[in-house]
Amino acid sequence: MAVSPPRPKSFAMTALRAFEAAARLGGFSAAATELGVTPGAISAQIKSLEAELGAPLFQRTAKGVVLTPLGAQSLPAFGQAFDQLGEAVQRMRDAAAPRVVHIATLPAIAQFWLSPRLPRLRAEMPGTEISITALEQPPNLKRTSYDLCLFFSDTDGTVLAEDVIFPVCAPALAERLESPLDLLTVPCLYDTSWEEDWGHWLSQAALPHHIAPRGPVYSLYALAVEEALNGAGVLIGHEALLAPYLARGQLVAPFGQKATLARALRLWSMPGRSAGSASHQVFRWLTQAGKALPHPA
Amino acid sequence: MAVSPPRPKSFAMTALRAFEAAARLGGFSAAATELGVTPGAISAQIKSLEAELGAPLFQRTAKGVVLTPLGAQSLPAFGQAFDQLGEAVQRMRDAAAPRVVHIATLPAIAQFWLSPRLPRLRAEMPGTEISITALEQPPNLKRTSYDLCLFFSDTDGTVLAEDVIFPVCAPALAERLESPLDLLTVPCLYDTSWEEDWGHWLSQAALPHHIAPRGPVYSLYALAVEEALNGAGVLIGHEALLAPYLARGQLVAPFGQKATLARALRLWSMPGRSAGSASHQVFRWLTQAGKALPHPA
DNA sequence: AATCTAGGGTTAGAAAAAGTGAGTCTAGCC
DNA sequence: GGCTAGACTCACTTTTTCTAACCCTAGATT
Repeated sequence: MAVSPPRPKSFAMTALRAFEAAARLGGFSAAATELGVTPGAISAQIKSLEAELGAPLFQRTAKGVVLTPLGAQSLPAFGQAFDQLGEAVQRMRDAAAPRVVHIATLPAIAQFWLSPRLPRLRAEMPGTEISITALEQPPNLKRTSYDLCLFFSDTDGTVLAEDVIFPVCAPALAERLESPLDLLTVPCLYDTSWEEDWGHWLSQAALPHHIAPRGPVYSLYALAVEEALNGAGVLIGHEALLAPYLARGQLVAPFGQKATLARALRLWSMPGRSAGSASHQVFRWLTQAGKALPHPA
Repeated sequence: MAVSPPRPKSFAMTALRAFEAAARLGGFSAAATELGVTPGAISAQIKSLEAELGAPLFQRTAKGVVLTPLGAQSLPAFGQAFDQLGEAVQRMRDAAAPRVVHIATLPAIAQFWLSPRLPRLRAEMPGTEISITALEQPPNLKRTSYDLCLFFSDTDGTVLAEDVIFPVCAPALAERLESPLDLLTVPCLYDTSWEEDWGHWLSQAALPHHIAPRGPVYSLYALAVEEALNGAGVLIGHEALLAPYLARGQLVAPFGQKATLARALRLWSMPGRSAGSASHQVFRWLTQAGKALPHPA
């Protein structure tokens, strides 16, 4: 009989993923970020899905999207299905390469907190390969292939260090600073993704908010630190990240006031990993030995 | 900090689907058939998956593939995940278009069994839209978007009719046929996908197998029927499909012997549909009223 | 009210992925 | 010893997906 198959493609996976992400996160932009594409791509995928389905899944408003009853009713099943798929992938990866641990973290944390501790970690866990990926946002562990997440967060995971912030600068520059009001006379460096830090510190130090220091912006914390070391200005420093510099005296805190933020440096993994797995071992090491400085001053 | 995202694509869906299908069906060719692509495509997908994973999932032999322990251990989780995904899609489709019923069936069944019954079905179920897709093989209902499957099968589903086969031909030609041995003197038509039918009938009619009629091959049963109606030869007929022609005398059975095959015309749906759904209603109609001929002779 | 901003939508064109098709290879089978 | 089934390779084509740069709308801001 041989009828040429009219492409019985059951359904476009990509479109389903886009729908699930958009529905779960409540917006196309958020979904685009999670999936690492542009919002336009999400929009197109969902449009094609709706066309195939013959019914809308989202109600578009100028200020975001809202799930239609159809969409809302479909979401949970897709969430579960993709969770299960992600878990299956994780398990497969784990079985294929049981001694490899993938850590996702902020670039700044990778460079200033993780990197100094890695030699000891590697020495104490020979045979385990540690791979580090720098990301701006904590990935969804259920959906991506990372074993551990190390980020500043309010809620998730185990606290490795509080986020204590205060201005820091090169010792030479510190001599010119007596009171926080002197901040108006020097450049105040800050990082784009931590723009609020100056505000937080001023608030907690009970200082007039209008000091609102302005200065060079850096898109990478490491660059800002480099500039601060060069004496180019005052940086809002995170104690957990800059402790070695402070211990060695390369950076100093010109003022006494320190602010502790609600968020903290936290480490988390996908629940349900076997206790003996390499990722679990790394988790334990980081939460215990990792808290200490690699080279106490 | 802004690190350009290094494509955090968690995993290629297509590759996972290919793996699951190949593992479940035990071969790349079978998987290719199910997914409607060529074996080469499956091979490439699985190769990329193995590369990403750093470990082989199949052990290739010249005579097919065998799952490695890693592959075998991963399969069940993927099977479940894809089942769940397929189910979610089904439910979504159902919610979006509750009055549409998709039936998958053989081209021959569609034309000779279903088509004559459709007018009455449509009349008795106004508001329900019936869509029919002709396929060579019964699709996996969990993975594709059909509501009902209507095929010849040994096991699945509810029997609508036995598969009774026997030679048929135009009345004029029948006059020249007295015994099955006369079959050697006329063209014997058959359909590629039912090549064994002549053999089955000869066996069950206790006739020497060597009569083994050879004749024109058709890739579509409808063409063979057309030719038989024109008196071009003897066709091995399926009673369930050709009943109207036999009733009207357009085709006759020149010999008495009939063979009943193990397989039967069966209808099945994905378990777990709500009893009131349109697909369930169609199922009931076909298994009850549908058994009767549309126009009893 | 005018402007700003966040979130979506649209489009053409570019890039990447997936698939095809023809030809090879190997091991078991008649 | 040829035949066949199943898998592989590689150059090429087709399809899908993505991006980039635009516009549009409604609430918030000034």
